[in-house]
Amino acid sequence: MPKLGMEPIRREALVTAAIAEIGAAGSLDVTVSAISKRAGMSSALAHHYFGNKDQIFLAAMRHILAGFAVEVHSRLSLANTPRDRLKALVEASFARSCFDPEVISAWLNFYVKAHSSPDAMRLLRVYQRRLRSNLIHALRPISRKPEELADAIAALIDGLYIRAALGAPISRDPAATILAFTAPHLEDDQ
Amino acid sequence: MPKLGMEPIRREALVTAAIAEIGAAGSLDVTVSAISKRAGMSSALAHHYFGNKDQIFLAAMRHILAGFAVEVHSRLSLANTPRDRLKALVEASFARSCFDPEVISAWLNFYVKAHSSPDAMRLLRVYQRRLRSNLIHALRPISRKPEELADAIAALIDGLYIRAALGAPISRDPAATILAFTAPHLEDDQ
Amino acid sequence: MPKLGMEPIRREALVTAAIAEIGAAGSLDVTVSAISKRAGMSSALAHHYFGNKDQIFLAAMRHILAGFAVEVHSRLSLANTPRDRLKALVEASFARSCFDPEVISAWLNFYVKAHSSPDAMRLLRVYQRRLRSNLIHALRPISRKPEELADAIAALIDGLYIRAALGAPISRDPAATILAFTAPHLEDDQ
Amino acid sequence: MPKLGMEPIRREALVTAAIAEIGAAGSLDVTVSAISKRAGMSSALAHHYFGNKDQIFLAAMRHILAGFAVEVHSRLSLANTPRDRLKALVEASFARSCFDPEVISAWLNFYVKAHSSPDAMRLLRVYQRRLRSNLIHALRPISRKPEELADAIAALIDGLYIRAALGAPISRDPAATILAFTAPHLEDDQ
DNA sequence: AATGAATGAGGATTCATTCAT
DNA sequence: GATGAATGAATCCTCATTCAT
Repeated sequence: MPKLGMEPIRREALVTAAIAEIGAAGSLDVTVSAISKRAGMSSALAHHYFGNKDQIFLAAMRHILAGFAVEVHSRLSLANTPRDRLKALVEASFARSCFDPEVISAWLNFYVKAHSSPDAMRLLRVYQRRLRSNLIHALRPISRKPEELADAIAALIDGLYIRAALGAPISRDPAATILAFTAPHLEDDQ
Repeated sequence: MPKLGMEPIRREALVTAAIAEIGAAGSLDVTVSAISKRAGMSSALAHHYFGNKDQIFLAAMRHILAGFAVEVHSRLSLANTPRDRLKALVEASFARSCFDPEVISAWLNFYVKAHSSPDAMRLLRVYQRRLRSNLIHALRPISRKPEELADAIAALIDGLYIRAALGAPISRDPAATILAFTAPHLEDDQ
Repeated sequence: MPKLGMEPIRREALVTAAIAEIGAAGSLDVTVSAISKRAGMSSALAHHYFGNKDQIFLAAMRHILAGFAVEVHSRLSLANTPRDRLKALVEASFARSCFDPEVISAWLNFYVKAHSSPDAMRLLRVYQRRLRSNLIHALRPISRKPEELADAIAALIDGLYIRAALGAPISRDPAATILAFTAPHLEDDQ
Repeated sequence: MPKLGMEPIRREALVTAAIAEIGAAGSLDVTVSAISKRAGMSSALAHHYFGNKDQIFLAAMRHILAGFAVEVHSRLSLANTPRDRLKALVEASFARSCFDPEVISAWLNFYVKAHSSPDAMRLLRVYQRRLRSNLIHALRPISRKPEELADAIAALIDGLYIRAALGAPISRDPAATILAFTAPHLEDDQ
């Protein structure tokens, strides 16, 4: 067995396991033991590396946020027009990786967790601010009220997310819904 | 004094207390004892009336749903045109009673709870179906794709709800946002 | 099984059990479970009544202090001269009840506990102040430096206590030792 | 650099750290990790050198006892009369080094620890016997009951120690208190 | 109808200790 | 010699739930 540099490996394993466990339970009512077991270690080790349960959750949330950021930037880097940028942002929000039931469940739960945990809230705000500023940046050339439109789109994203998470029957692809719904509010860019 | 007819009073008190407690905690991590104490009775009595904790939560959810239904129907009964009906539905979703921080927080939590509780899910579906059919009914005369539009509007409602629950700074009245956003998708009714 | 007024009975049982357990272990490293088991109840009930482990310890300390106060006052009430009062105080400190190995062990441990627990310290100060003022009151008519003498006697009491607790071979009755040792410092009272 | 001869250095560091840690905590509830960290090494190494936690404590106790022995003998070697020897013994007990709050706290804790640990008890007995025989030796020429007087003085030392450890307000120098208190019991030596 | 009494089960967290390198 | 890695065992505490009265 290896002896050095285990920390990042263990942390990664725990974060992954935490997300999986949350996904499986559908809630944050998950024990450190269950997470640790799934990650192949004792719960004592989990505490050794993360200090406490909340830190595991926060790390998991950061992990998901980072995954989302990757989706966003990889798509954004290919977009040249404001419309493309908007499309990139919306589609990133419904990318496979974000739409993975496991992730969507964790995401949803963190959302609520933010309501009672300042740390979680802080992370959530980061996501919200980033999405908002990305949206506004994309919308500015093609909308007269980019802020308001951005807020509506962000709300639409969140709303469709939840519906997906809760398995509501969806008439069509969420991204398409958003884009179609947004279209009339856009002007021509030049 | 006769103790007859205490049951509905006790149940009501517990349901109200549960919502308050959830609102205060910002999560469903609320003890039956705390709820009972707030409702002015022993936890044993709470169990006597509800059987178990989940049933208290479900009753609370039903209570909120019922409150919402009242908002909807009282407004709907005053609406004569499709546009008015749409407005009524949207505004009901952000009525004072639904927008009460306490209620909005409980609502959000129940939402997520549905992900792990079939009973909660069942209740949620009722709400979703009812809202959807109300929206479609209102939209049919003024939209060519009433289903899709209804889904978008419902998602917008949920999304704005969440943002409100999480205390996101809101640029303007959510109902107005939705209506403005929806307007371009409506045709003239005749 | 009875159903009402259990609280004082349970508390008493727990306090007694705690003292016994501490006595048996010779230290405060005693589990709530062990105490509860000895007291014939679940640890959950112990927590229900005391809130936490420290409160059990404090209650036990209070119990011992109260027992000591009884020893003191019963003897004091029979004493008529300053010398008798002094004798009463010293003998109370080495009364059977205080000298019970179980009690002496608990006492000793609380002593040390006071060093790290403000609450325990507070209790200890009460005992110290009370003993000191009793001694000074008794000594004033028969000593020119009652405070200093009181402090010395108090120290002697504590020191002999510890030696007894630690099973040091004792040449004679501690109370007699103290009185003999103190005698030359006393003047005649009139 | 050769790592030879590290053992005594490490042990010394651990013992010192243990005393400091116990002093800071005011109790023996100190973790091996904390001690090791303070001593600048891993807890694994601490175990390597000492086997287990108790051995660290015992070594610390031995260290303190040795320090005390040094105080005693350095003073004793300068004393020529019985009275001087007595003074030397008493003053050694309240020497700077023994009166250091850190040491006094550790000392007190070890004292009580002896009640539940045979090994600690053994060490304590050594100290007690040594002190007793030293006192008796000093007192024999100037007291008719050297044993009894020695016991009283030893008890006084312990008692004043405890009071100091517990931060009781001390009216005057403990050594002076003891000597003044003892004086009337001494005869002239010839 | 109502409650104090009571508990079993579980969960987070800590820590001394061991081991492979 | 030295340490990061790892864990089993314990402990405090919480809480939903049951029961006798």
